[in-house]
Amino acid sequence: MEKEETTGAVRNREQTRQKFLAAVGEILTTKGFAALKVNDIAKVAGLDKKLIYNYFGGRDQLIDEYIKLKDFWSNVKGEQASVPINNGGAAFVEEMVLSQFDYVYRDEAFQKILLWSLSEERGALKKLIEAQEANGELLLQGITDPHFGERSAQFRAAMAVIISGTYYLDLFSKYNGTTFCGIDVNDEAGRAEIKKSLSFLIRSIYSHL
Amino acid sequence: MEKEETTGAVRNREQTRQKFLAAVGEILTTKGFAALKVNDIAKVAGLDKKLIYNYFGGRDQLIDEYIKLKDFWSNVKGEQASVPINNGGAAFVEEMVLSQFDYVYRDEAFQKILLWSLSEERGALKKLIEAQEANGELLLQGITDPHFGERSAQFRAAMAVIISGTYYLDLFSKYNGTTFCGIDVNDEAGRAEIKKSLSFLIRSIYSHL
DNA sequence: AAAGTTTGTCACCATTTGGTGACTATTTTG
DNA sequence: CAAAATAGTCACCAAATGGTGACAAACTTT
Repeated sequence: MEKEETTGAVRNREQTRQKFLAAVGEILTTKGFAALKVNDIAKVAGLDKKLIYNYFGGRDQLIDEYIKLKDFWSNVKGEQASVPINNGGAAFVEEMVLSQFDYVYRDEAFQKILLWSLSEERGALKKLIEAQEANGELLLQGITDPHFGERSAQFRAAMAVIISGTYYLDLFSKYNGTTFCGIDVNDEAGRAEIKKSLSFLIRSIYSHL
Repeated sequence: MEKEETTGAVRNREQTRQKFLAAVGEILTTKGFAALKVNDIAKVAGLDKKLIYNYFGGRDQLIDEYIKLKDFWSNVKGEQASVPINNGGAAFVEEMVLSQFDYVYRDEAFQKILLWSLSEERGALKKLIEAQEANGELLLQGITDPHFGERSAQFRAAMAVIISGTYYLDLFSKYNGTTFCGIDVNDEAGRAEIKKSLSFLIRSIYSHL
């Protein structure tokens, strides 16, 4: 009955589960969430689709487990603070936004998740976003709210616009667009221009809000 | 051979074409572009799918024709300038961005098109976006570039961030999220906060860039 | 090694989807 | 009105898709 956990056997439940989860990740990054069909997932995993039903209950549960498993924001949030947090976190916020802009530009999986979350309702995505919100609250409540006091909602709203903007521009750059307001989002010079503007906007908030 | 154009006949090519185009619009707004299947389009149009092939050549050409047909930006751009254009268009730009933020929030079709353009490559969407870019160039080259001179690229990049931000927040509000940076994007108070920030950011650009 | 349990394979089914050929009905033209 | 052209219907096909029951293979336990 009870099976050895760390067996290198050919037939291994846990290993098989991982293969399916990996297949979901691969398809998601290469083709997007719309391409997550049972048959294809099984094909990519090199296993029989029946096992998806045996082990996860179905396609949806498998996908939900994948989403829960991956800590999508872990790489993007840049909590490692290479800059001292003072002055209401001005330099820190600036650095975080700039690095997010480039990080999201490069990470296909993250883009697909962002896009997915804009495209359809799904419990697992909702939870993911809530978790990230909760995480952001730490920074906001701990550092920026005290600094901006009664204007903290103003600060938050401005940050919402700026961060959203970086997300959108990164997504925009992938398929049908490359220039936005005449700025080439896929060009190093254009991206540098955007980064300069991000810095300017954030500094403006800190100095003039 | 040649048929009367304005006939009220039961069997009418042009009328039937319009029904299909309307069906595409309805499905797009209610279910999104992924739900645009030939069978469903025909069902909604109340006609036989064979006619889609006869009249348009296929699903894709029908969809492309729909996209070309609708002037998606016509309502959003707000070119009607209810504010005098002076001071580099400061007041005009501010009003335009604020009204876009609300307009996109309400227009399901526009949201779906935006989302679609972020989701997959498609010639018709690319053209649509190019057309809108060309349109924006008029404002940029005619009014803001002269005002900002050598800093015009900076201005454009900042506007790209701000406009993108409004788009993203509007899309974000629909399915899995409602608060971004702690601001409720579906709440009047939250949206007011965002508008205040949009105004602040644009004014900052005009006064401090 | 036999029995029991878990893991995996395979053939099969139902539904959905995109697509078409052959036909009928209507309208237009001579 | 008859012939020709156009509009529309319908049955049908092939491929893709989601899902499952019956069985075989491997592993564990006794």
